[in-house]
Parts: sequence; structure tokens; C-alpha cells
Amino acid sequence: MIINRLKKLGLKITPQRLAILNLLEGNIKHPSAEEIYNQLKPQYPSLSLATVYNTLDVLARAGALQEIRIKAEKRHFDPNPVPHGHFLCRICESIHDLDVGPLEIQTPFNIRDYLVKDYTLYFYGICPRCRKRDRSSNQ
Amino acid sequence: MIINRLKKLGLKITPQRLAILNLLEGNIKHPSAEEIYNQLKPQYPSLSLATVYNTLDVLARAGALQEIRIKAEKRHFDPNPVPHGHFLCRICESIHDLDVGPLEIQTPFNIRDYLVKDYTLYFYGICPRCRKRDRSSNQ
DNA sequence: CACCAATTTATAATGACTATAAAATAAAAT
DNA sequence: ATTTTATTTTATAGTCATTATAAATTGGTG
Repeated sequence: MIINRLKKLGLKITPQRLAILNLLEGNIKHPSAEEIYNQLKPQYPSLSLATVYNTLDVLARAGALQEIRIKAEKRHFDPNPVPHGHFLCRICESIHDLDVGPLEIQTPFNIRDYLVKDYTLYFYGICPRCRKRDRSSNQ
Repeated sequence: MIINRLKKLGLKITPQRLAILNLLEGNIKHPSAEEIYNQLKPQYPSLSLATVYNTLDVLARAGALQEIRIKAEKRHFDPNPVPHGHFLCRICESIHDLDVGPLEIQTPFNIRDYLVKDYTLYFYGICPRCRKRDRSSNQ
């Protein structure tokens, strides 16, 4: 239950937070703050972009979701807070989860006197969809 | 020779480019564009911040260096263009190279129909220096 | 239901970066 | 060596995601 997740974090239950968490629940599209705002605005006309940013910040800092900085200009958000690989398609600009087996690491860990609490792993290239499209259009 | 590197890339040899490449040569501090600008300005008073950005962009796109997006607000630059791990200390904000053996991957590679041409691997935590300082101040 | 701290909202501010267009210059052509 | 031309540099204005601000609203405890 989303309400309980908020309660556990000691956060007040507000319609805005519920809406944002609901939108993200099970969402694998990794939306940006603006996309979240635009998708919720019709249902919540009073919603402010600042609230979306605030809420995402609070939730990310509480470890309830994860910020993705795979694109230069914009942040994106993943409801799964556990570090895992992400992929950005250089053609269609879509973002995908991409777990690459042996690369996935448990945090925190120690290496050469560095205490690593967290990590991000970003891949860049061409997604299956665009590869397929490319191949067929080139024939 | 730095001049030859520029020639090989088909770029004109300008004092600004030489200065920037010289500053980066063997530099393991991963400076930002602004830091590069501030360090060079005294010797090259006519230097413009836009030139620093332009040059770094050109060189990065040519594969002569690497942009590091480990910090939210600012880009940093690494003269080593080969993908490798980077570490950001959450206390002193310093950036270090951090190679973690089995994690290092050869690019490009294929995985589940994704064509991965490039990747970034960013670690976050506490650097050896800050850990040491913490330990001694807490006693 | 009243209170108060937390939250939301609208808007202004920030700041890294990019675009622009004029001036300067590297290097090829003469 | 000089001319020529495309590239580069420069100063400055513009962009845009994000953050700060402060007033208005509201969730939840007593």
C-alpha cells in the first residue's frame, strides 16, 4: 500500500504524493519531472511543477525511488531505488532498465580505502527497437 | 605530442586548444570547464569561457577526452577517453578515478539485443582522506 | 474543530551551458 | 610573403531545468 510507504517514511499523506507514487508504481518508462507533471495535471489541475520536484526530491532522499542522470539536460526517475544498470538509446532517447549480470554489485562495499555507498551504471547505444528499424529501412 | 593529436583530429592548432590540452594532460583532478577557465585565464587573458566549452565539446566528441557527469550541476573532464569508474566523495566533493577490476568492460558489446557503445560507472561515498579525517576527529 | 507544522503553490531567481554574430586568425592558395 | 577563406575565438545574450521564496493551504494530532 502506497499510503503505508509514506507513513513509514514519516511523510504526510497528500493527494499530490499519492498521485506521483501511483504514477511511478510499476512504471518502467523512467519519466522526467516534467513528464510526470504533464501526465498528472489534467487530473490534478492545481498541481504545481515545484511540488513534483519537491516530492521527487523527498522520496529520492528517503530512498523510496531513484534519480537517473543518464541524460545531460534532464533528470529521470525510477521507482526502483536499488542501484541497477540503465540504458539510453542514442536514437530514440528512450531509457530502459538493463541489468548486466556480473556487473551488479552489492552496496555498500570497500575498495582500496574507498567506502562506496552507492553507484550508477549507465549504458549508451542503440535499443533493440531502433536496431530493428534501422536494419529494415536499410534494405 | 599534443599538436599531432589535434592534427590527427583535423582540428586547427590554436593557442587556446593547446593550453586546454596541456592543462588536462596527465591531470587526475577532473576539472570542470569553469575551473579550466579560471586556471588558464591569468596566462591567456583573452580566453573566453565559451571557448573552453567549445573546445571541450569538440575534443570530447572527437573521442580525445571524456565528459564526467558524476555531479548533478556541473560537468567535469577526464583526459582519459576510455570508459572507467569514477568516484565522487560526498564529503569533500572530490572526484577520483576508481577502477574496480571485474567491472571494467570492453565496448562496444551486445546484450539482450541492446548494442552498447559506451558506458559510465559512477561511485558515490567517502574517499580515503575524508574517512581518515573522520576517524581521527571522532576520537 | 482548532491549531500548527508540513506542504503546496505561483513565481522569481539561479546557474550551467548554448546560441549568436562580429572580430580574429590558422593555414591553404597564390 | 600576401591574400584568401573557412575555422575559431570572443563577448554577450538567451535558454531551460531546477531551486529558492514566501504566501496560502492543508494533513493530522490533540
